[in-house]
Parts: sequence; structure tokens; C-alpha cells
Amino acid sequence: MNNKSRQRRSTQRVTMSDVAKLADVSASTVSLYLRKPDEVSGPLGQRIQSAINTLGYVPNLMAGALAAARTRVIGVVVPSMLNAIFASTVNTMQKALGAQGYQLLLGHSDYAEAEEEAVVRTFLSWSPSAMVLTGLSHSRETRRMLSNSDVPVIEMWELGSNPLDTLVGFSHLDVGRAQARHLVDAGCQRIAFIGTRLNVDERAKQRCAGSEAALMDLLGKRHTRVIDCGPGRMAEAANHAFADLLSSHPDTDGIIFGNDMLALGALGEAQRRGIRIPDDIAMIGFGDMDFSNCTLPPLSTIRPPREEIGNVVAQCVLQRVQGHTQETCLDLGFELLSRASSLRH
Amino acid sequence: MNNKSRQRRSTQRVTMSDVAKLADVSASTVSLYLRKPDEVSGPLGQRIQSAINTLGYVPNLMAGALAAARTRVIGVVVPSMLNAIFASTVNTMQKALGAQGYQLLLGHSDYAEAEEEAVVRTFLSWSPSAMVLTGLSHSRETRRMLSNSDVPVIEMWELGSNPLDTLVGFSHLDVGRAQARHLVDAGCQRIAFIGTRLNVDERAKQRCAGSEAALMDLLGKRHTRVIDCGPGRMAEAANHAFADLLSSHPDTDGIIFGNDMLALGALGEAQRRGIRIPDDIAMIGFGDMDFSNCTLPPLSTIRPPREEIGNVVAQCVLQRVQGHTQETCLDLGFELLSRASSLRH
DNA sequence: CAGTTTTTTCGCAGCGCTACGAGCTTAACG
DNA sequence: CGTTAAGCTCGTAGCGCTGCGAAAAAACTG
Repeated sequence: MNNKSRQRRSTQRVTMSDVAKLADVSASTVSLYLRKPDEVSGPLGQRIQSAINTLGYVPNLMAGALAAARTRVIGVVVPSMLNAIFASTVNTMQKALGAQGYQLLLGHSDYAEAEEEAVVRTFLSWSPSAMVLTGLSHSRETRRMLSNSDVPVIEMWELGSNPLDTLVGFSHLDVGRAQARHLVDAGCQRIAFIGTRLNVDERAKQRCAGSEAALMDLLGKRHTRVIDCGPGRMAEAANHAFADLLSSHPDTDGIIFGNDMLALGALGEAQRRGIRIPDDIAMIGFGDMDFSNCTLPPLSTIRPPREEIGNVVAQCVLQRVQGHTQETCLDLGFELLSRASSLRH
Repeated sequence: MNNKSRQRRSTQRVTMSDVAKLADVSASTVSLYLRKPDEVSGPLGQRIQSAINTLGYVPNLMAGALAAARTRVIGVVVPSMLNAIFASTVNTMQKALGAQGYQLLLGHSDYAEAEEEAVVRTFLSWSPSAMVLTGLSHSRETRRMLSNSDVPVIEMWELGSNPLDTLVGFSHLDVGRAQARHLVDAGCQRIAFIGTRLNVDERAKQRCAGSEAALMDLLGKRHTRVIDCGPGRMAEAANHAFADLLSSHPDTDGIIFGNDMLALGALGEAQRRGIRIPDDIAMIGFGDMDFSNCTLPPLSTIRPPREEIGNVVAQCVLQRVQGHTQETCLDLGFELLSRASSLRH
């Protein structure tokens, strides 16, 4: 017999059985009370609660999760937390799911499938209740891990074929088409595209492709030019891109931007050069950021369903967690906000 | 003897002992290999690794955390994820700590101590390796839980007395003073303040108080007016605040903004009204956001050490986790970027 | 009031992993 | 060639909680 009790407990943490002892009940009852208070009789419940209070008991989620083989954790992966557009979706999800007692584990992929794979791998080892990913492009290994895991998966912010499971988003192709049509309707004939990360951001790419397709349809020609600014301080990058565009295609009369920050940068540069917006050049952005209605002139843009996506994803998560096995595909649409930057006289 | 084996395992999850069996070693060795690969001999390590690969083994963090009584989780609480300024700090921390195998659990307090308390309570039941909070104002219960928990605590983005433990930030009072001095140096005499959430955002309040103090010192008078825009779409709110200010104090010749988004809104409105910036009114913001150098005119502002805070906090966390019990208090300073919006002729 | 049903409480066997000490090899040394 | 040291590997005892089935208590029956 090995009698030297191997002391492993470092901290004298208050455990459930401490509470049980004080309340003079069994640990099972405390556990039950914590999980389903109604199934414990009134007086006992009160005894337990007061024991919890006096001891300052904090349940150990790890132990619970291990025993129950489930956590109340939702893994969420967005391309970048620096992008205000995703912040707002995540914020909404946080509110909706937090209210139901779920924790969000937030990670970012930096627009790279390999990064995403690493994050998903880590998150899965928390055995989350669900996973929420951005977009439909994932590495083969990511897809494999996810489908092996029997964790509900929700993809958001995009529409397309072969979703892993549930899909909540809108069509970026349609956004591009709408942007192009809008400028053409405003009388533009030579339309350029200024975006960022077109090489890695699948959704940006789709918007660009959508506008290109629409331009072919409507005008029978492509973008006069497509400029990719790369990441970084976008407003500044757009300054240069715009200047560059003006020198290579001085007859440009419309620009579609990958996002509103780029448009803001170009707007400033235009004003500095005395180019009149929208009369010389009409502009439309994407994102409807905080400032988009306050630029000079106010910026026409696309408002993606940021908060709506967050809310709908949260609903889907809750349904899936409760076992409703409906794999859906929800198109939340978007809104084109026509403002002065594209209102030509 | 209870012979009916109580099947509890729902999913046939691959466990460490499955790997051990396939690699023909003991589970302990697999565990050791996973934690300290160098302490396992080469050939055995390879056998184990290939077993892991063929089985697609994903470790169960819950079990590990329970056994080791620690997680590799860092709880981070910021006021709001919508605020780009915090996003950038969190992003940096994520990068630095993620590289060391730590997970960030991100929560927000919505600028309310009660919310913060709830988040901290939840996070603590994850027994995190460390907690990172924003600011120094916490509810009494929050402080109690934290100090009872023996989890290292780092407060960031602020400087002050009575930190819980370690403190990394800069002085918002000094920021306010610097803003005021800058405008006074530029020749302003009647300076107003336009901010948001002054009632709840302790740091915004401090900046306002700092500029007020400096104005008293330098000009012997206070802000001509302090406007609190409230939350929401800030750029738009600033439009109105600015208009309001102009009608009540048409002789205003300098404005200090609580953040750059507010300044952007006012800048637009000023231009619309034909008010020349900086000649009629000089402006300075706070935050140095992406667009601040591209407004018209470029916006003078304060660059807080966003990324620096993230990095330093990450370093502190790592040190504290490794047992270095140095409770420090680091002032990271800030930078005043003098641009055209405050450069009077 | 004995017999039956319903409600409440309890005991126990894990969940999958880590830490510790012991056992086994192999290398190094006098 | 025996002895000691060093390097690897393995067995075992939990970590704190949950969920099952069973026991105990309470509430109904006729």
C-alpha cells in the first residue's frame, strides 16, 4: 500500500464537496441544484445556496466539462479582429449567446487557411458546443477535422455551395453587381475598382468579380483598372492608389471601393486635387462604417447585415445545440445606401 | 459487483490511450511526448507522432486542465470590442500569447462595472493563467474575487494608484494636458471639448479633466463648453454637437475631441459650413485611427501606445505565469502627432 | 395502515489527462 | 567487470464534477 498521500492539490480551492459538507447534503445534490434548481426542494436549495455564498464557491468548469463531455463554449473564427465589420457581428453574437450562458472563444485567421486550420484545431480540443467560421474556403484538413468532430458548424458572411453545415450570409457577387449597376445608372462609363487583399479575401474577390460581370453586361466592358492596395493603413494606401489611377486613367468617371475606409482616403485626395465628387468621379464603397454618412460628400455604400448575421448565427447555434438538426442556408441580403457621392447632376 | 458496464462514452472519441495502444507505448509516454517532446527518445517520438496522425488524435484540453489544475487561457476584458483602439491591443496580445500556446478568452464590460463583474466571475471559473482588465475601476466584488483567486491580474490602458497587481498604461490626464497645451500653443483662446461617454468612460473623463486643468494653468479659464455626445454613431453625433457648439459659442477657436471619429464628423460639418480648419477653429483628436492622416485637413491627434500595450501586457503575463512575482507599474507614454488641423498661420 | 406511486436525495463509477515516483536500460567509469 | 549515473519509460492515483441507478422519503391509495 502506498500510504504517503500524494498531495497534489496546490491551492485549497473550495470544491463542491466543501459546499456539500457545509450544507449537510451530498455532493450530487449540490451538483443537481446547480444544474437544475427546480429538482431540489426549496429548503435544501436555500441551505445549499447559502453555503455557496459563505464559501464563495466558484464551480470548476473544467471538471464539469470533462464529466459532462460538453462545454458551453462557442468557437468563433473571423479573418481579423481589426476589421470593424466583423467586430460588430461578433459583438452581437456575444450579447445573444452570452445571455444564454455561452462563452465565445474568439480567434482570427488573418485571411489564411493555414492560420484558420491552427485555430480550429485548438478550438476543437475545447470540445466546443459549436464552431462559427467566416467564409466557405477552408483547408482540406480543416474540413476533415470539423466533420469528424460532430460539432455543429456555422459558416457566415458568405453564400455559396458546399457549406459544411449551416450557412448564414449574403451574396458578395450580388453586392458587386449592385455597386456596378448603381454607378452605371448614375451615368458612369469608365469605372475602376480599388480594393485590398484581393488575393486572399475571397469575399472581396467576389465583389470585384460581381461588379466586373455587371459591367460586361451593362456596358460591354470591364473595369478600366483594378487596383489592389494591400493591407495596412488603408486610407493612406487609397490616397496613393487614387493618385495612381488618375495618372494612368485620367478619364475615370466612377470608382467602386472594396470598403469605406479606402473610399474615405480617396475622397480626401480628390478634394485636395480639386476633383469634384460625384460630378467628375462618382464613388461607392462597402461596409457603411460609422463615418460613411459624414464624409464630404456623404458616401454611397453597401450596408452588409452585420448585426443581423450575428443574431441569426446565434439563433442557429442555439437551435443546433438543442439538437434541431436542420442544416439551413440563409441569405440575409444587403442594402444599397445611395448618398451624395454617387448622385450626379 | 456491478457488471453492466455503464456506457457513458457517447462519441467514440480518440483518446490518448488509443494512441498509446497503436504506438505500443504507455499513455504516460504519449502524454510526456506531447508536453515535453525532448524527453522522449527519437524513434519512440516518431512512432507516437505517426499514431497521432493516423488516428487524428485531438487532445482533450478539459482533461488536461483538470489534471494539471491550470489552463493556458488568459481572460481579457475590454470595455468594447467595437472600439478599434482596443481591437488593436487585443490583436497584438493574441499574436504574442498565441505563439506561446495561450488562448485568449475575450469579454467586454460595456463600460459598466456590473458587466465586468459578471465577465470576471465567468472567466475565473476557467481557472485562467492570468486575467487582463482594462482600467482601474472595478466593483468591490470584482476586486475580491480576483484577489482571492491567486490568478495574476494585469490592468491596462490606464495609470493610477492601487492597482490590483501589475499595471501597464499611460496617463490620460497627461494626454488631456498635452492636447490643451498644443492648442494654446497654436494660439487658441476659447477651447471647447467634445467627447463621448464621459459619464462612464473613466479614461475619457481623465483626458477631459487633464485638458481642463491645463487650460486653467495656461489661460486661467476652463473649457468654454464640454459636450458629451453619448454613444452610437459617433461621427454623426459629432456633426450635431459641433453645430450646437457653433450656435452657443460662435467664437470658439479650438476644439479637443474625445476621439478621432468625433473629430472626423466635426471636420465634415465644418467644411460644409465653410469654416476653415485650422484657421477659424483648430482641432485635435485622440486615437490616431487609420484615417486620421487622410482627413481634410489631416488631423492632429494623440497616438496611444496601442500595440505596445498589447506586447508589454503579453510579456508581463508570460513573466507572471512563469512565477516572476514582480508587480510592476509601467508607463508607456503617448505621442502627440501635430498635423494640419492645428497648424495655424 | 399496508401497499403503491411519486418525489427527492444519495453513492459510485467514471470523464481523459497529468504528475509523481519507481522501474528498466544503457552508458560511463574506476 | 562490477558499480554508479543518467536517460527513458511506465503504473498509479487522483483532478472536481456529472449522470446513472438505487435508496430513502414523502405523498397517495383503497
